[in-house]
Amino acid sequence: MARPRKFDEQQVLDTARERFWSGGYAATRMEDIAEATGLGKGSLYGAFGGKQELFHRVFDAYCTSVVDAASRQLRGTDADAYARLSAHVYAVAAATAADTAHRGCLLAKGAAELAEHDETVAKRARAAIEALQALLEDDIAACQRNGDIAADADPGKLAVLVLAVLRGIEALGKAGASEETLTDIARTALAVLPRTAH
Amino acid sequence: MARPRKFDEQQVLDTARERFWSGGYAATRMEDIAEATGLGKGSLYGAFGGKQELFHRVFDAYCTSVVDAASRQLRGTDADAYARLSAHVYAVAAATAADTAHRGCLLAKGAAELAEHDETVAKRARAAIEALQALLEDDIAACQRNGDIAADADPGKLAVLVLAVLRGIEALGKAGASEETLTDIARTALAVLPRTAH
DNA sequence: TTGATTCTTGACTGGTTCGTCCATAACGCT
DNA sequence: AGCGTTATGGACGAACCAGTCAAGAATCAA
Repeated sequence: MARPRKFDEQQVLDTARERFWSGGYAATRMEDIAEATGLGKGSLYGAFGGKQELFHRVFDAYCTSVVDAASRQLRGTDADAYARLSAHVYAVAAATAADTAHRGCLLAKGAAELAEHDETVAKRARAAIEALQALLEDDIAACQRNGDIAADADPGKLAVLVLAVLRGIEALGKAGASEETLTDIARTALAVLPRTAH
Repeated sequence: MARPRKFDEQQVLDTARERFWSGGYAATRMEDIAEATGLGKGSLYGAFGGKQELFHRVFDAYCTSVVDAASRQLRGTDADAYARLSAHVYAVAAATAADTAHRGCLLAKGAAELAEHDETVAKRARAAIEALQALLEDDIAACQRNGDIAADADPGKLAVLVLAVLRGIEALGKAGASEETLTDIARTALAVLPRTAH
C-alpha cells in the first residue's frame, strides 16, 4: 500500500547507541546520527519521534542486552554455579579493561547523566539493576545448594555485595584503573566470599 | 588602584558546583550560573575564563574535598584503624542513601560525562581515585599491624576491593537502591574481610 | 580632584541544534 | 496505469547558547 522503509530500524538503533555511548546524550546531535546512518532528519524524526524517545529506545535495548548477557552467563545447573559466578566476575573485569576508550557502561553513563531528570531512564536503570541482582542471588543460592558457598550466609546480601563490586569495577575502569587492578579486584572479591570447607 | 571585585570567588565556585552537579556539564548554561550568583556574564568570563575552565576549577576543588574528607575519616592510630575503616564504609553508604536527589558523586558524574574527551578531567579523577586507594591501603595496613585484619592478606588488594565496593555503593545508590540495601552492602563487605581470630 | 586600572553589566554576535515542513519518490492494491 | 499511503531528504524556522564588547562604575594613588 505504502512506500516501505529503506533502512533497518535495528541498524539505526545500533548506530545511535554508538553515538550516545561515545558522546553522552546532550553532546550527541541528531544530525550526527542522521549522517552516521545516512538517513535524513525527516526520516529519523518520522521513525523515532525525537531525540529523547530515540535515546529511550536505545537505552532500553542496551539494558535488555546487559541483563540478557548476564543471564546467559549465570543461569545453569547447581553443579556449575560457582564456576559461572567466578567466570562472570572475571568477564566483567576483562570487559571493563578491554574498553580502552573508557566509555564505561552505557547503563551507568546514561543513568549518571539523565536519571535525575528523566524518570523513564531512572526506572529502566533500576529495573536492570534489580534483574542483575536477582540473577546473582539465584546463582549464589545455587552455589549454596551445591556446597560451594557457606549455607548460613544470606544469598541476597552476598548478591548485592557482588553487584556493588561489579559496578565498582566498572567505575574504577572508567577512572583509568589497569587491567591488573581490575582482575585483582575480581580475584580478591571471589576469595573473600565465605566458602564451604570441602 | 583598580576597582575591586564585588563577589566572593569561593561562593561563585560553590554555586557553580551545585549547578554542574545537578545538571551535568553540557546541560548547565553559563547564564544559569550567572543568574544563580547574581553576576553578569562578563564578570564570570573575566574571572574564570570560560565554561570549561570554570568546570575544571569546580571539579578540582570537589576532588580535593572528597579526598580530604576521606583522609580525615581514615587517618589515625593503629588501635582505631579498624573502627575508622568501618565508620568510613558506613558513612559512604549513609551519605549515598541521604542523597535523595540521586545526584551521586560529582567525581563519578563528571568523569562519566567528560573523562573520555577531556584529559584534564580524566587525570584529576584518576589522581583522586589513587589517593583514596592509598588512604584505604594505609588504614588496612594499620588494621593488620593492630591484629584486626589477617596479616597474610595483601593490603593493596583489599584496599582496591574496598574502593570498588564504595564506588559500587555510590553507583547503586544513584540507580535507586534503598538505604537498607546500601547499609547491607557496607555490613556484608566488612563482614567478609579476612579478620584475625582474637 | 584627576587619572589609571580593573570590575560590572547586559546587549549583541555568530554559530549551533532541535524539530518541522513540503515537494518528491516508492510501493502495492485495484 | 492510477491512486492512496507512507517514506525521504534537505531546506527552513525558531530557540538557544558560549563568548565578546563597549560604556560606565568603583577604587586608590598622587
